[in-house]
Parts: sequence; C-alpha cells; structure tokens
Amino acid sequence: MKPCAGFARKRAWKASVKSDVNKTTRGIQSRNREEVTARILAAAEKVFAEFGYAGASISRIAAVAGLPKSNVVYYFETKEALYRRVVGEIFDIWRAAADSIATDNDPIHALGDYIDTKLDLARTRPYGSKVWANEIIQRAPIVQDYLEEELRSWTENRIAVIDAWIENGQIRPISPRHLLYAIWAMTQHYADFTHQITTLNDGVELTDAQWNETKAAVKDLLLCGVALPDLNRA
Amino acid sequence: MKPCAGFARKRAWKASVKSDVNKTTRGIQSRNREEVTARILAAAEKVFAEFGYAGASISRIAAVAGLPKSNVVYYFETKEALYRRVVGEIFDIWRAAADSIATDNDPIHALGDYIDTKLDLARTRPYGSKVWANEIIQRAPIVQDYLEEELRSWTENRIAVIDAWIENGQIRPISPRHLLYAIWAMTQHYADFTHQITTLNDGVELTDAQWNETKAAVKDLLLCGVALPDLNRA
DNA sequence: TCTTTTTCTGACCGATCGTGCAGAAATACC
DNA sequence: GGTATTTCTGCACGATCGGTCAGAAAAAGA
Repeated sequence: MKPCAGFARKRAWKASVKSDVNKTTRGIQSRNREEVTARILAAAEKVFAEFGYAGASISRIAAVAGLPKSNVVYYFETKEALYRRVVGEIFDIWRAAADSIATDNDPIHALGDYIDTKLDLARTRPYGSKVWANEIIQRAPIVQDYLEEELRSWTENRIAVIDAWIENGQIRPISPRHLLYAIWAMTQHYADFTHQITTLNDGVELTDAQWNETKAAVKDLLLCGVALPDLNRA
Repeated sequence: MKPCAGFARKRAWKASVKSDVNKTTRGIQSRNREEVTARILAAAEKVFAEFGYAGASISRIAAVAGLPKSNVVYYFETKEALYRRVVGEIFDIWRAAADSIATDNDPIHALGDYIDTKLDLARTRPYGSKVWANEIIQRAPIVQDYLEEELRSWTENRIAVIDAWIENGQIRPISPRHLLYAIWAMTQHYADFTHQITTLNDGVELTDAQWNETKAAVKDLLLCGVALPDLNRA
C-alpha cells in the first residue's frame, strides 16, 4: 500500500536523516521509537475522536498513552503534525479497503466485499472514522490539500471502474458517484454514530450476530439498487 | 410540533416568570428578546458546527452574532445551555420531517417524501446536522438524556409503522431499523460531508440540478430495496 | 417625574491550552 | 573508560477560555 506521503510534509525529524544513514546499527533504539510512536498514535486517534481537534489536549493524549506531555511533543513536534498522521492513517486504510473495486472483478461481489470490509473497519477502527468525520464537518481546515490531491483522483478512478461495469451491462445504470457516497455514508454511519445505535439498542453494543445482520441489511439495501433486475426475485 | 422540553431543563430565566405574567403589556421588549436570542442561536449553530463544542468559544459566537460576549452570556447563562438549545432545535425539525411515516400513507411515497424533506434540510440547515453529528460522535456527553428519553421512543414508533407496512404486504420484508439508519446516514451525509462533496465537485457547491439528481439517486438506491419486486422493471 | 425592572457591557479571575527550552537521563559509538 | 547522540522531562511563557460581577444604559411602570 502506498504510504500517505502528503501527510508527512511538515515532518522533518532532526534525527530521521541520521537514523536512515545508520539504520542497521541502531536496532534497539529504532524499535523503541516505533513502539512509542505507535502508542501515541493510538491514544491520539482515540482522544481526537472523543473530543475533536480543539477539545483534544496534548496532555490528555499523553495521559492515555501513559507518557509525559513533553514526550509526546518530542516525537510529534506539534499537535497539528500528530493530527495529520492520525488522519492519514485512516485514509490509507480506507483506500486499501476499496482494492476490490477493479474492472476485472464481478461488481456485486466486489461491492459486497467493499461494504463488508468497510463495516469491519467501522467496528475495529471506529475512532479513525470519527476523526475523519470531524475533520470534514469542520471543512478540512488541516487536510484540505490532501482532499484535493489524493481523494479527488482516487475517487474518479473508482467512478471509472463503476462506469465500465455499467457500459459492460453488468449492473444497472445508477450514478456511480452517488453509489460511492451511499456506501461511504452507510458504512461510516455505523462507526461515527455508534453511540446513537448503541443507545437505540438498549444501551448495549451490537453483538457479533447483530453486526452480521447489519452487513446483510446494508448489502441488501444498496446492492438491490445496483444489481440487474432478477425476474425470479421473490 | 411538540416543543423540545427536555432541552430546557436547566433553563430558569430570572425574568421568564415575570414576562409570562405581564406578557401583553411588554410587547416591545419581548420582541427584542426574541430577535436577539434568534440571532444568537443562528450564530451558535454555525460556530458549534464549524469548531465543535470545545472549539466554539462564546466570544466567537458573539462576534458572529454581532454582540458583546457578555450579552450572549446574559441570554444563555452557560455555553452548555446554549448548546442544548441548538441541538434541540435540529432534533425537533428532523422529527417533524418524519411525519409522513404513518401507517395510513403509501410506503414508497411516504419514505420518498421523508428522504426529500431530509435532503432539503441537509441543504438549508447543514449546520444543525453537523452539530448533531459532532455530539453523537463524542458520545453525547451533553444530550444523552435526550437520546434515551425522546429518540428511543420516537424511533420505535417509526419502526412499528414500517413493520405494519411489511405485515400488510406493502413493502419487502427488510429490516425497518436498518432502513431508518440508512435514510439517516445518506441524507445526513449530504449535510455533514458537504465539504468533501463540494471538493469532489471541483470545489463548487452543488447546483439545483445536482441536488435534484441527488434526491433521485438516493431514492432510487434506497427505495429499490424496499419496493415490492416489479416484474416490468427495465 | 421618580422608581423599578430589564438590558447591556467592560473589566477581571482562575484554569487550561500549545509550545519553547534547558538540562537530566539513557543509549550509542569509539 | 570517554564522548556524542538520542531520549526524556519539568518548568515557564503568553494566549485564550468560560464565567462572574458591578454598574451603566435603556425601558417600563407609577
């Protein structure tokens, strides 16, 4: 998977050049660096999701990660740089989830796999989705460049695939763009609005069985509008 | 439309009792009060949407409303009280939008009207939707009581209506709960993610024609999974 | 007019924020 | 061992926050 280069723009580690030069001789330190940064990123994803960008304080992120505030600043020089890394991670994950949308694949299976994977991510990585939602709601004040450079071209490539399916007569001639938006909306809804869904589920989180029902229902609703008319449909 | 009493809980105006008693004799002052509070509420809805609860400062809301900060505090004693009023307003509007979901109405038309109205609101009142999304994403730290008291019963009533439609054989036996979630997700997506959609539209807002296409596409996708099989479908 | 009530505002307080920085502590390198 | 580099941390600074309060200004009531 292509790394999210756009988000690293403002990162210029004093140490990174050196550690690239002497990479083989400094294994232990590098491993610790990765462990700590991973712990900070996980904590940041959770805190940014639960409090928003403005409401998330570095000290709270540090507390969740079990580190002093200064240590977080040491690894991620500014709050904004840390935030960009968090947003970039979820975007990379989402992008990989759409690998099944390729011209050679069967449309219904490909879209079904995409929905399944995206709903799995809604369950396993809900914080990342919430951070993304917050950023977009607030008009992408920090990652707007990324929307224009990466998201735009990526989206148009996927639309081209769906258009090809339509031209080949493999699916109904629906609007590819609105289909993508529909999939994004419904799958991310189950991540971003987890709390509402849980409250409407008598306050208890969805069970494995309920998540499977959700997957089936979402695919049923969405793909019913995509699949070619089946005269044998009950 | 039933007012949103739950959100007024913590409001206890020093003046409200008096102004109720002498309502007829104090027309001018009351009118001003309503004008100013309306302007504050509009500004607050916008600022809460764009910066989140933590990021929205009273001084910024006041600046947007064209008032000194102290004046905002005078009318809404705390930031939290002002926020509750804003969230309550959008919820009341959304609740009214679902009036068409009644047993006696034709399912397809009723759901289509609901989707149309909700998408109109996504265009005309996008800030309210964003405030709601932010609140839910952050696990409803301020209006959780309202979710449990109002949203839960309201949702179950709508589910009962859809269940009745299914029992009458008017629609396919889909999951009413997931259908509601799907409608919420897709309609609110066009409000909450307006900025992403605009960016993917070459940076220009959707035109009237594009909004009509959106309505048609959303209804096509969703209602196709709801309507009974039509053997004449092209 | 005089009094009372309501409306409005600037000044201020304690708390928290992001971040810079000096220097301690730990590790790597020779 | 000693030196250099990286890692880590406490402290301090200016800015901004939500909210209080005294009192001015305006309106209402008599």
